Amino acid sequence: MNAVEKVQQSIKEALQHAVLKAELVTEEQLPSVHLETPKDKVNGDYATNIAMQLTKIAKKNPRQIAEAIIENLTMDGTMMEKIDIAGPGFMNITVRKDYLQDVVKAVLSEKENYGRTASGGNEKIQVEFVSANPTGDLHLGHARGASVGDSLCNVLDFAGYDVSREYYINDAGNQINNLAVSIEVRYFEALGLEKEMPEDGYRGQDIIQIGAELAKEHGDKFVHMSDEERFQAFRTHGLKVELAKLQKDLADFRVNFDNWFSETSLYEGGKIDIALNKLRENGHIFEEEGATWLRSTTFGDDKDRVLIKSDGSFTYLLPDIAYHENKLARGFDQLINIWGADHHGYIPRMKAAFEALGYNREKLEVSVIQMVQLYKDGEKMKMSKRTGKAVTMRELVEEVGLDAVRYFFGMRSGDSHMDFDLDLAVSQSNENPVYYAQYAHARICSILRSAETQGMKASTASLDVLQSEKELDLLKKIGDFPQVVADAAKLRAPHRVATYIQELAATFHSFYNADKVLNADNMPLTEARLALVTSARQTIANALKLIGVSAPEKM
RNA sequence: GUCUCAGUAGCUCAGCUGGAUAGAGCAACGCCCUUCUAAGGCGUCGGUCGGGAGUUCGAAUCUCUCCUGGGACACCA
Repeated sequence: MNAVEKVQQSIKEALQHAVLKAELVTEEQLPSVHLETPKDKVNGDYATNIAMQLTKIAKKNPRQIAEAIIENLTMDGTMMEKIDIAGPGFMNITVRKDYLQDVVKAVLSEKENYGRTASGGNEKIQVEFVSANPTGDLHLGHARGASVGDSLCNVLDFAGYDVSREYYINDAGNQINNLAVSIEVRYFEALGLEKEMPEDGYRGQDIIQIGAELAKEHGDKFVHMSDEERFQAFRTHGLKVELAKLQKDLADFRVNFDNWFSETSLYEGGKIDIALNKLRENGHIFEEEGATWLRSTTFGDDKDRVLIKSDGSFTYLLPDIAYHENKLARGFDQLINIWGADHHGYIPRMKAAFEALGYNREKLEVSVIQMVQLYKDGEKMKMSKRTGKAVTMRELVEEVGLDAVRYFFGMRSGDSHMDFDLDLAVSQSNENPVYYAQYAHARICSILRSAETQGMKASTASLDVLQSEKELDLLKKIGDFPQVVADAAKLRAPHRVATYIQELAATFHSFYNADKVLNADNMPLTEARLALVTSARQTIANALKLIGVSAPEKM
């Protein structure tokens, strides 16, 4: 338990004791005490609405309740300094500031692990994200999904969950056949031969490149093969190339997966039959018009779904069900899928299938990432994957810079539609929010370099000299970090970390302008402040890392 | 048409597990560099939280309804 938690815990317990001692409610009726940080500092360090919560049970007005609580409150043994009643019945609590010194010590000793907590209880949780078909370049939407998914995993890990990151490779369906055919067309074209691109062919630049490379390397070797042989060769080759590219692009995007799960492996391992049999045993399968159906309407889906088509092939859904069955078989307590908004309608049937397999649907969480709309020169950029005109993730990173892209996506909640202003992201100016946080980090590094040349060193020997308003604000903000991470993990809202970064940087910048760190005439203060800014630097770096943004030492 | 996500300051968005006068960044305007990085700070301006009704001591937050926008509604994946 960190310094901040200890303080909060002691306050909560003291308040609960007081409530019981005042005989307002019985022990069973006692609600959990909720502490919040008032927006305005004049209202103290913490506020609680416990008195208002108790109005219904205690049948008294909130101010009377608050008075009764305070009469029975023992502040000894807590960090409470002052408590008073405000407004409709809030109780504002001011705490002694010396606990904040422990924050600095904690950061300095925990270093890159500052902010880690055990709040997740080591729950085994799997996050599946991106999972784009290996048939073309990753585009803007995937970049958002990758950013949010990766940040979420980082946050979960920091908050004490046992996280596994997984990418599901759809390497078995029709789209791979289309890939093979599309490559074939481009290959023929590269050799100067005509071949018509099918309606649903892939028209991306990457496919043209693959065709050209094949022609360059192998000449017309494939032209003379049988159609089937050529098709299989291109299918295998295309998959290999596309997959390698996906892996490289994501690694370059600072996104790494623990497991790349192949759809084909489900077929090979007989896992599809396992799932199908389970559904059948549970009585949720029926045959109609030559097809095999899942009666998903039993579990709230709009209509029943085909699993095996009348031609004997599987729909996308069946292997996907088998995949999820397999995930649980691997022992995860909780599954999180991050899907694009275009798959939104798919959720009810997947959840229905989940229940049909006999699992609690709550075990599967689906986070939907809304669409990204790219703006340039104030205008919407139109894109289409089919025509190959989509802006790829790689192009975006090249143009905007990796940090800015990660920051832009990381700072926004995934369930909100998003306008990505290219000009703003590209701009190397204070208009770009990514620099604000990075600048705070670089500034501190600059102070530390300067301190070193002057032979000054951080010390925790006299932290009690940190008493100014800005110093205390900064200490408090740094102390909030572990709780911010824990909340972000619990709410699956990694963007909260980005919001926090912005606040922390602002608090630092404000401090920086008010209090000079290096002062040869006051070494105890200088040493304490060096310890303070070192803690701030570490916290900013840790937080930035969670959202995949670098913390530069110079800018 | 059905389902779903959203609608908060001029712009982009936080806040949504109900709490005090609704926040940030950018834009606009005014100050602050002989001092550790001015990509910074301080201040001003700016909001019927899409409209309406309801629940509540209390609603941006919960419920209903309407309006507007995105997305999804295959024996495609």
